[in-house]
Parts: sequence; C-alpha cells; structure tokens
Amino acid sequence: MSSTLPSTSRSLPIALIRAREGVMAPIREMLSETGITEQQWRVLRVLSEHGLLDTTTLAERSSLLFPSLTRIAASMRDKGLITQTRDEIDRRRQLIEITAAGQKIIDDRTSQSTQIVDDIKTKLGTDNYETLLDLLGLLDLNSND
Amino acid sequence: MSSTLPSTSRSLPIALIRAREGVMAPIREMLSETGITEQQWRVLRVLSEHGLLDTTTLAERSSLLFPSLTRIAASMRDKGLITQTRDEIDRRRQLIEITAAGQKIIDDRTSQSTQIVDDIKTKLGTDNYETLLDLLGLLDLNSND
DNA sequence: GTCATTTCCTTAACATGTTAAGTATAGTGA
DNA sequence: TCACTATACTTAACATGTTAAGGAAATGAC
Repeated sequence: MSSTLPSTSRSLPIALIRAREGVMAPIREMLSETGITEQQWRVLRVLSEHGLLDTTTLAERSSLLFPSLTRIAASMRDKGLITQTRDEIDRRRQLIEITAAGQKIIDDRTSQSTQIVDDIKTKLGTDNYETLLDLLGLLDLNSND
Repeated sequence: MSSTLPSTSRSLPIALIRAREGVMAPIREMLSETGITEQQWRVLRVLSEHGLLDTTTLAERSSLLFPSLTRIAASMRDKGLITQTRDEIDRRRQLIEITAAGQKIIDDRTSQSTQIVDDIKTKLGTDNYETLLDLLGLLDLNSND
C-alpha cells in the first residue's frame, strides 16, 4: 500500500487541464473577435452539425451541464444566434435550432478553425493525434464499458 | 482548403473535457466528504509537495489563474488550511504554507487517492497511461518548444 | 533622488461549473 | 381519476474561469 501521492507534475487531472489550455488558447483568440464564448461556439457547432435538437441532447453533445445550458441558451437567444420552441407533443421538451446569424458565425470561421486543428495535428503528428483521441475516449465515463 | 469542420464527436477540446470528467468524478466523490473543492485539493497537494511557496509559483504549479487563487487562498485561510505571510524582503510577495489541519486532509486521503489513480492505470494499461501523459505534455503551452 | 516601468497581487464584472431544490408536464398503476 | 413516480427543464447559491482594470512595492534609466 503506497503512502505517497504521485508528483503533481505527473498528475493526470493537471495534465488534462494544461493540455486543454494549450488547445483552447488559439481557439479563444479566434473567438475573441466574435463576442461569443468557447461554450457558445460549442453549442453552435453541435447545432450546425445536427440541426434541431432538444435541450437534453444538446447538453450531452456539447458536454455542458444542464443549468449552464439554460443560461447559455437564454443568452444566445437574446443575441439572435438560436431559437427556442416548445415541443407541442411533449410540452416539457424545448427544441433549439441555430439561426442564420448563428450559422454565419460558424461559416465565417470554418477555415480559420480548420487551420488551428491542422496545426495541432502537425505539432503532434497525425498518428499521435489519433492515439490521443482514442486514449481520451477510454477515460470518458459515458462512452465505454 | 477544407470547408467542413471536424465532427464534434471527434473534437479534441470536447474529448479533453469528457476525459477530465471521467477522471475527476471519483476524486470529486472522495472530496465531497471533506468540504473542500477539487481546486483546493490541488493547492493542498502542491503545498504539501513543495512547502512554502509564493503566490505566483503556487498558481503556476496548481494550474490556477491568479484571480482564482486569490479567492481560493482567502477561503482556505479562513478554514485554517493554509497560512499567508508577507515576504519581508520583497513586500509585494505573499508566502503561503500548508497548516497541520491542511496536511491532515491530505494524509487522511492518500491511500484512497492512490487507489483511484491505480484504477485508472489499470483501466488504460500502464503503457497507455504513460503515453497519454506524454502526449498531453506536448499540448501544454508552457512546457515545450 | 525622481519618474517611468515592471512586477506581484487584488478587485471587479460577467460567464460557466457544480450541486441541490423547485416547477411543470407526462406516464403509470390502482 | 387519483395519487405516485419519472422526466425535462429552471432557479438558486456558491465556487471557479476569464479578462480587464487597479494598487502597492520594487527596479531601472536619467
């Protein structure tokens, strides 16, 4: 039974935070001109990819907690980036859809965003990049055994 | 020039968030009994490992932004987990040290915490675990070329 | 020595993360 | 149809993340 914790310099949680900082820095820089946050960008990305979604599915796919999404959606609605409608069959459900203004934010940054991802792939090497995604997937609670 | 963003299901930022959730879930569960947060745990870990530190070094080693650390340190001081003293040579600097009460929180959870890390290593395999740490290190802005 | 600059830290303002409690609608079984 | 439970979402409260502005002490150029 070990009695010493691993050095914080080799700690997985801290390594994950720092890696995230490194990855998000250029994305955040890109978004700073748009007036939207990293989380709002993620919501737009998911909506653009999947179309009309209920709040539960949107929260899951954009990796946001429900209370966060409630606030973020209200803010995005006020900015005209999304629309919220009630499901007439199940009136508890709320349906969310991207607007043309929201889609334009995506379209205007697609090439720049692709470049950022390519830079990271180059930095790591494509094989390493895919390996990293696979290993991260193993840690995801909701997607494995 | 590509005109399509990668699928969000294969997005590195989202994969990093989800992996972090998976890793932190058992740690957060462990901490829920102690009344301290994940960030406060990190501060205690770093202080326990390195001893007396100035705020700048502590922020860097625990991967916290300065304004966050200001608040967290005030809260931890009020709980009696750390002490804050001013550096008499450079009076701008603040020196932070863990208290016996703070150290006890670490000591009481060392074995449980070690077990959590071991479980993750087992889940991934030790080789994969080391590979993952190495790849994450490549993404860290502050520690490479 | 004095003033501009730099460094170290704090405060402020707003967005999000996290947990718990609350509300409204739907489904279910007697 | 009447509880009872479950589901979908909201609200609240507090902690942290993030950026910008501010304050105090040290440093450097002159």
